[in-house]
Order: sequence, then structure tokens, then C-alpha cells
Amino acid sequence: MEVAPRPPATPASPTVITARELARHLGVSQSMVSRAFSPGASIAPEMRARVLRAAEELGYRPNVIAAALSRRRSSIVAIVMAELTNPFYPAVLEQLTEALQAAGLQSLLFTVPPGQPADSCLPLLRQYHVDAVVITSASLSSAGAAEWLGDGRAAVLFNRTAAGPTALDSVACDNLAGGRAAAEALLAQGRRRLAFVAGRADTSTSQDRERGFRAALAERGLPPPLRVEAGDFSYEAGHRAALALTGEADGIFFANDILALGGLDALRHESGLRVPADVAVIGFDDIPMAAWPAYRLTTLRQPVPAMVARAVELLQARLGGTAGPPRGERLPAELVARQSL
Amino acid sequence: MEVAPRPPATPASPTVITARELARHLGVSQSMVSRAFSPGASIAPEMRARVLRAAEELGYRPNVIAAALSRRRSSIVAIVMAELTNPFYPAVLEQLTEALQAAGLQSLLFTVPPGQPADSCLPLLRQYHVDAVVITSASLSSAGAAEWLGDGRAAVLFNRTAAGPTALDSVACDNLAGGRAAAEALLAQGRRRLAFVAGRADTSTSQDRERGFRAALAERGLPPPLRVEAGDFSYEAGHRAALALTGEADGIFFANDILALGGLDALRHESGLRVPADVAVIGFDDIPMAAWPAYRLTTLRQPVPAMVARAVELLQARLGGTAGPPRGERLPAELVARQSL
DNA sequence: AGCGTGATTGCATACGGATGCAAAGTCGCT
DNA sequence: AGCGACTTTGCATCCGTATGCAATCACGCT
Repeated sequence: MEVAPRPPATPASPTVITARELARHLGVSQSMVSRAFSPGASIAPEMRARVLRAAEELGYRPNVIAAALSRRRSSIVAIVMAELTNPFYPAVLEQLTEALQAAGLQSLLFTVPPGQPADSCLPLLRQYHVDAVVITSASLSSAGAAEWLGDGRAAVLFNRTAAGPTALDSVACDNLAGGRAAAEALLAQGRRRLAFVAGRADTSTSQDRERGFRAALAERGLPPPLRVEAGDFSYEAGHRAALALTGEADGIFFANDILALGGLDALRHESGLRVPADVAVIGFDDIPMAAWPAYRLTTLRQPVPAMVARAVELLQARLGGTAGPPRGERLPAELVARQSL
Repeated sequence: MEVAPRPPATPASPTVITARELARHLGVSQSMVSRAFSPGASIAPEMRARVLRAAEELGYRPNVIAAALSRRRSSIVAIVMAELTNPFYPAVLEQLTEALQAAGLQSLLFTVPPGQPADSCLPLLRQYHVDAVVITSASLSSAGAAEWLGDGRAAVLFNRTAAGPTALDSVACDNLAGGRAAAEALLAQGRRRLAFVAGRADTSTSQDRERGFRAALAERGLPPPLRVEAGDFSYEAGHRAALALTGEADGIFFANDILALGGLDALRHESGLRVPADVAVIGFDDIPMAAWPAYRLTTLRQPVPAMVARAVELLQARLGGTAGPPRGERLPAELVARQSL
């Protein structure tokens, strides 16, 4: 064995003060320090003020790790992400982190290889004893969900809906209605040879948008749209899909914006078609680039700020114990008309 | 006081096993369980195997929180980000998280309002007792750095270099040489009325790229470039900057790609200029969109995978105690010639 | 004055693992 | 057989907070 016995851990840097030291400094018990920092604890207002002032002066801050161990609650939320390369998600991540930070929670980031279920990081989540998980762009198997839930832990699917019977809280926009709206927008422009470009086929987002799209056509007695499966949600996949549709369709609904941008470029630069004159294109998400002059993509905007706010609310309710049966929140998508149709 | 005394915390969900329970199950001491999970600890191979197998069966995983408290080391690295809206950073974040995960470290994500120093989250970092910080796209004041460093803690600036005397480890690409290369590329195309578009003026990236650019011109006895300060690193800022330069320059070096894309769109769609016929454009970073047909931007590619790897190595060295004086790593940028010049 | 009631405070211990140190066990060699 | 050297194990304690419970204190009322 080669590990030399170390001195009793790294000597704590002198700037780090513990509750006990602060307490001794004040001539009170450590409990009082702890209570000064717990809202609603049994402590006289003057005492609390005295402790807080001293803490300020000496630079004391409760050790979150120790508090987590003791309280069995870490104030850490895991965010599981897969497709950070889709510009929709960085925006979500940023807002989510900020909202959680504002709620006194920190974000532990987990990335999962795209296409993989989120299950692979469940062991880590358990090791880190995170209070909650927000799962975006990566699904969680029913078994995984069942294993995860249980005692005070919370989980929210973001931009995903639960497959199967395991009911988790979820927040997404109304993809079904969005799909219908896309159909209506294309039809309103007189397009009749419509096509749908699916992203990853096993995602609820792609499925629901497609169902809404098809339903709107069916209700009008129109034939179902052409369908191309892009395989994943990426620029390149959209590019390929659009090439496959060249000449076949005069109106294409892409399952999301990043696909649509790839498609737009393919149609214009490879197929030599004019958009919207020859082909109309509509996307979903409203990522920043959709508004750029090079694209001016008409799309359905996901209300990300509202979705984030709702997700955090659901989490807090679940963590606070006030929470009924799991809810599936559906916020409306808004049509943003630009120049691609 | 209104808090009802709770039962002794939430009853641990039955699936969570502690080291003590596992030990009792095996008829050994808790120490053995702990040692089975600590590489290099004093334990017989058969014992370790027995413990690990039982752990597998019963689903035991060490509680990272408890371990962190005891070992005074959390295995958590804070990543401080500001500009998640610049597509360069999501890629960095993804790779960084993955590399850290592979190194047994988790990423706690902190976002800072753009333009703010990273200091505002120092208190939180201290509360969470993170082992290390990776600071990207947000600077840290010297005072903040000084306060942070000290005992076993590590900090790495990513895509930033330390201002002032406080020497922190840093990893960036060679922005100076990159700036020179940009000048050379533009000059090789016969452009002579050159301009530089700065991003946030107080960032080392913008400053160094500009210095390299100017130096290359100066060495050839050419006049200094025009200069526009975009204000921040955003599409819109690049757009505005390009409009200001219309007719003034025939070759523009944008401090990064996102600025360049905004500039490109402004030149083509607003100013009615042809790129590269009328104006040549070069960027920096090589974000995915630079390669898209709508842009085909010539740019200097930052070697992100190598930078991430280096950053993690530096961190580990610093955490492991093997680390000399702070190092400023500079990896070379590579010219990616496309069609914007 | 005596006692009850509610507000504060301190004490002691738990949270789940890591680890210095001593005890116990294993071998090999003289 | 006896003893030293090394390997494994167990014991006890610490990490820094939170919190149930008992003790203390202040005050008001009979």
C-alpha cells in the first residue's frame, strides 16, 4: 500500500469559520448559530441579529454539505441534458439555473449521450442525494422513474411527457395544438402537398407535433402528409430530410427549428428552390437564429420563461410536500409569423 | 413560532442502504465497506470483492455528501458561465461536463449576469465547498481570486487569461497568433482597408485578438485597422457594427463568430454588399453555424476538445497537490478556410 | 409570595463515511 | 518453536449542522 497517512486532512484555510467557532466567539451555543440561519426557528430576534452580524463580520456561511447531511436534503437539483447542441436547450438551461438559484437551489448538471435514456445517471443522482431532477431532452424509463420517486424526491420532465404509466410531473408546451397550428398556417397559404419532418422518432415532442399536424389535415378531409424521419434533431438531419423532400412537397413542417434551418439551407442552396415561393417552411421552438435575416423562419414559439417558472413551481410544491397527483402542464405555443411561408 | 416539530426527518426510503447496514449484513465493520470503495485503501482483495458484490446486490452506493463532509473534499467543480447565448459556450459546457464526469467530478453550474465579474457567486461557491472552479466567459477580480485560492482549492480560467498580478491557471487558445493569422489571411486576399470589430472590450479574448491583428499590420508597415466596438459578443452587436463599417472597409475581422454572423447578415441583407466579393469577413471560434451553407464563414477554430482536456488536467494536478506555479496554457488556433474571404 | 405559561437557550446526538491507531492474523525465516 | 515484519480488520472519533428535549428565564396573575 502506498498511500502515506496524511495529516488530519488538509488544514482548513484560516478564512473558513464553523458554526461552533462563531458560537464560541459570541459566547453562545452552536445551536443558536444554526437557528439564526433557519427561518422560523425558535430564536429571539435580538439574538438572531447578533449572530447574523457577527457572521457577516467573520465571514461565516453555513456549510451546505454538512447541512445537507444533517437535514437529509441537499438543495441541489440535477438537470439532465442531452442535446446541448440544439440551441433551444442552452436557453432553457440558463433560465432554469437562474430560476433555481433564485429559489435557493443549485443546479448539478448531468449530460447524457443523445438518444440514451436518462437512466444511466440515476446511480449518480442517488449518490449525490439531489432533491430533485429536471429531465430535459432525455427520457427516463418507467422503471427508472419508479426507482427514483418514492420518498421526498421530485422529478419534472421538461419539454417531454411521460411515456407509459409512471406518472411524473411534466411541463411542455402544447405540442398537439402547435402541430395543428402549423398545419393551419400552411393551409392558409394555399399549400396542399404537405410534409412532416420528424426528429428523433421516440420523443414525445416529435410525436405530438406530428399527431396534431395529421389531425388537422384529417379533420379537413385532406390526405396525410408526406413523412420523412430525420433521425435526430440536428441541422444536418434537417438538411438531408429536405433534400429527400425536394419536389415532393410545397409546404414542410419541421419538428423543430434546428431541423428547419438545415432544411431551409438545403432547399435554397442545394435544391435551388425559393422559400417561400416554391416551398413554405415552418418550424417549432423559436430559437434565436430563427429570427436572423438569413432565415426569417416562421415558427411556433415555446414559452420558455413560463415553462421554466412552472417547472420550478412544480418542483417546489413536490419538495414542500404540498402536491397532489402528478400534473402534466401544457402551455400554449405561439405562432411567430416571419418570411418562410 | 409556527413550525411543527417534524418526525425525525423524512423516513429514509427503504431502497437507500448505508455503509453500516451493508456492513452488518456482511458481518464486517463499516470501515471495510468504506475501504472497499477507496482505491488504494488497506483491504484484502477478497474482502473488497465480497463487499462490492454485496453492494451491487443491495444497491448500496456511498453517499457523496457524507463522504464530502468527512473527507473535506466534495468532488464537485463549479462551472461559472455567463454567455450561454453564444453558441461557443454550450459546446464547451457539454464537453467540460463530460470530461469532469469521466474524471469522477460533478459540475455545479453557476450563471452570472453577462458583464458581471464572477465574484458574485463566490459566497455560494464557498458554501458549497466546491473543490474547484472553472471560470468561462466571466472574469474574476484579483481580490476574488485571492480570496478563493489558498488551501487545496483550484481555479482555472477557460478562454480567459488572468488580468492583474493574481496568477491563476488558465487555458485559452493563442488569441494573439490567431489575430495575426486573421490579418495574414485578409492581406493574402489583397484586402487593404481592414477593420476590427471588438466584442466586450474588457475581455482578454477580444483584446488579444486585436493586438495580434494590429501587430501583424504594423510589422508590415501598414496602417492600423479601423475599429468598431460592438459592446458585447452577440449577433445583434455584430450586425450593428457591420452597418457602421459599410463602405469603410473591404476586410473585417470580427472578434468572434457570433459577431461575424451578425455582420455577415447585415452586409448581405442590409448593406447589399457581396461577401466576399465586396467585403471579406473572418471570425473566431468556429461555432457549428459558421459551417452552414447560409454563412460558410472563414474563421479561426478554437481547439475546444484539447482545451477542455488541458483544463481538466490542470485542475486535477492542482487538486492532487502536484502543481507548480500557475500556468497559462495557449493552444494554437487553426484557420478554417471557407467562403467568406 | 407562589405558580403557571410561553419564549429562549443549551445539551446531546444523529446524519453517513473516512481514517489514525491499535489489535489480530499471516508468513517466513532462523 | 519463536519472533519480527507486514497485512487486515475493527474501534473510536471527527467532519459541520440540525433538532428533539429538557432546562432556564421572564412575566403575569391569584
